[in-house]
Amino acid sequence: MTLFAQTIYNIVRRIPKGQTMTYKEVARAAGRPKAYRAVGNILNKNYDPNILCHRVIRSDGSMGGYNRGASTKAKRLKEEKVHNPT
DNA sequence: CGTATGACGTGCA
DNA sequence: GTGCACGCCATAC
Repeated sequence: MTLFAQTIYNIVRRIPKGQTMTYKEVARAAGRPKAYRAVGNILNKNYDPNILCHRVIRSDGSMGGYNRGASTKAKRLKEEKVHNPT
């Protein structure tokens, strides 16, 4: 566990329900606005269900991937926020 | 220390 | 609008 990862998890857990953050936003909040690659990398390696990693999506509005499966992420987003993904 | 990988982002065809 | 290629940062080997 590195400081970077801890920061990422900390920020992601702070994401309120009904809201989503892009990897870029999280990376920026972590202090590395250009480290969105690493952000995704860390979240990918992270399998802690306590982390609201499903609230983190891509800048395009795509959900990207998910450690439990993109389907789960999509469903969770639908129940939490995304009722109608444009 | 150097190389390879990845839940990404942006640019071009 | 979709698909391909390049660049970015951090982690793992």
